[in-house]
Amino acid sequence: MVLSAFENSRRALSVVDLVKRFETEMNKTTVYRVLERLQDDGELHSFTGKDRLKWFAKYHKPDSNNTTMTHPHFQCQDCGKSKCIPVDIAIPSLPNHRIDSSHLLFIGQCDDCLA
Amino acid sequence: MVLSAFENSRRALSVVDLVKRFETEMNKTTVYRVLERLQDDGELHSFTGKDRLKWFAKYHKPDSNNTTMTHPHFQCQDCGKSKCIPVDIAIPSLPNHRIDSSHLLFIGQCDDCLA
DNA sequence: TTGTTATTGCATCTCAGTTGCATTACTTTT
DNA sequence: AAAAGTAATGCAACTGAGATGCAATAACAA
Repeated sequence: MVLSAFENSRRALSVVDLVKRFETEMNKTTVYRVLERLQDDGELHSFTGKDRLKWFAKYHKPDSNNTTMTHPHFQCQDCGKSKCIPVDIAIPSLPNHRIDSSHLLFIGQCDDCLA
Repeated sequence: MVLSAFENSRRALSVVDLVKRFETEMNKTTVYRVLERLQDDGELHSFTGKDRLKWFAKYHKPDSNNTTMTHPHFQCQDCGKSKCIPVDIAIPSLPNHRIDSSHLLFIGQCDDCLA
């Protein structure tokens, strides 16, 4: 039910949004816990938006030639909407460091707001 | 004074850390406001850590052939320390979108924790 | 000195996210 | 079917980062 809010798209939803969307049907805490469960099950993945809010989106399996563990996300500075960017980002090399994952957020204007 | 906590390095400090470090000398609110001012003056820049905390570091002017507006940061998953990565990341192309800036965080193990 | 503006302190608020605990729903076992 | 165990939900309260309003002090200018 919560899952169906994500449709099949690359569209991401903030937790705050989801809590509000389901406030008549279910408790805030439940929404948080369902999201966590769906993430553990590999149905969803989460990331942090520009406003430091938690966002969720459908999990997409990475390409085999995947270079970043986490794909980048885009967030519109005007409408606030966010989505996945189906692209790989090369991991920068940092001497004597090991990089395991990444949080990559690109900010700008989305198609709707540019139109 | 707050500024001097950053030395001249690429080392970043979380606001929470700075508030604690200066709690005898100055008020929490003042720390927040000084940091904001230093950011406006171009002395510091800020980003979001993996734990969704606000971090600050010295501002480094970008190269002329700069491709990302914001350089990436690294955060150690073990000790939590964070630093700037002096590297440019190519901006991915997203059809019909305009990308202005980015929040790029790579997570892994730092030199100290690997040693 | 007096008037003006910038800086700090303190208290309070906001709000996302978490936790503890009781309650309900759902399974499994006898 | 009843009892026992496990998972899912609701509710209230808590936590902690960050923001805000306002009064008090400091710095500066006329």
